[in-house]
Amino acid sequence: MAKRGKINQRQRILEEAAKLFKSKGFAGTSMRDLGGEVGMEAASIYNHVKSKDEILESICFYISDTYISQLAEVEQTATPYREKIETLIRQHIRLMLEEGAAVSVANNDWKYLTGDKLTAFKDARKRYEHGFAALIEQGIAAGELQPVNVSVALFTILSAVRWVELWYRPGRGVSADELEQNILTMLLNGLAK
Amino acid sequence: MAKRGKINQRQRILEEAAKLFKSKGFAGTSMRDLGGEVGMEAASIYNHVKSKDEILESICFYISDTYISQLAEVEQTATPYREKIETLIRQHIRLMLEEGAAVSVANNDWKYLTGDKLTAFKDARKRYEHGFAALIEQGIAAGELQPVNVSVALFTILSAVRWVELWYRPGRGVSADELEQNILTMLLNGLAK
DNA sequence: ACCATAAACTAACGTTTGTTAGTTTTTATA
DNA sequence: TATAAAAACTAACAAACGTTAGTTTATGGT
Repeated sequence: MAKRGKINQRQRILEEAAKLFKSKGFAGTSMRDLGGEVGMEAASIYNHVKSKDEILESICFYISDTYISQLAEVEQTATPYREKIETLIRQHIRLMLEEGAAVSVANNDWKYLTGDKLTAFKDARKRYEHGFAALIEQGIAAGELQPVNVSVALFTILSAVRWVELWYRPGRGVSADELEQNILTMLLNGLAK
Repeated sequence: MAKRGKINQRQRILEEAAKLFKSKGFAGTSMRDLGGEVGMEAASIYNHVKSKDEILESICFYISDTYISQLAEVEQTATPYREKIETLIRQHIRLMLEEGAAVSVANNDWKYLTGDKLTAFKDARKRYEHGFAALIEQGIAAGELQPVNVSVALFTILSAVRWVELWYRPGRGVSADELEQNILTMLLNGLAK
């Protein structure tokens, strides 16, 4: 019984799929494309994976699970709200740098999920957004944050960090730490002097 | 000769295509889907449009042309840099509200462009980004803006406004003016107190 | 060495894809 | 009302799609 090879190959398939989905989209990527990247025939992929849809599901829920558990952790920590939000922003940026392709898929290709999975993913996202929004709201109520519209603040933050993955290339001018620091400055202190 | 109907139908096709591309992606939308939405057979669409690719091109370049000319206008106006940037942000938000589907396509599906068109689109985008970045840089040099990393500032702004289109629904809590004002507050003054 | 299983292969399936050809209907004008 | 162009239609195409079936090769434990 050689089971160890199987999970490694499955992992490799998921990783290559994430890269392809990111650059060509889920619908624009064929199983033959994926096979070519992994180094096997399209049909052989089915030894490791149930379907093309299952690949997408694995990628999307891996990311949403990560976000949800990061949020839960921050919620339980006893720190000022401003610090909680700073931590969440940092975690977003880091996940983006570490799992860029998967995050991109979860952000852009989740719409190709179907049935229960689509519902579950949307629910997870809503749960995350509500939790994050609650922290901002409490931060404003506590006087730690500006009394800006909560939804606008939430989505400005989520949007601003989300695109790191699209344009940031490490080693080219800005280091990861500088990136974090600059984004935090922008979001927390603003561009104006 | 009935020429008036033709351009109207073409416009309708482009608009419905933008909506479909936004929700299902370019590769995930078939000409039969589009025909269904417009109210004709897929084959009939070709009386108004050269190909599926041409539809995508029309949408993408309509948006990029708009951005480019808005930037040119702002560059020529004699106002403080902070105000120029504020204007550009406002224009982004407004275009997003007026042409949400098309903007979404230009943001997400441009990667399905091919050959010259792909090159031209990327060039236009780069030109816009460079122009915007230059304004930020000059604003910092003039002491009107915080000395933040220019790329980070630029992409934080572009990202933050870009997603308005994904989550903002007019008439639901936040008005368009409030939206503009809140985003400007976030980006220029920051969330922290 | 043998055997069971995992994991690759080839070949093919039914469907859907973008697009073309040829034909009929609609429409505006003279 | 006759006519010509515009714009719809039906039918079909070759290619590409996700997936299945059946077969062969590789691998690890006894």
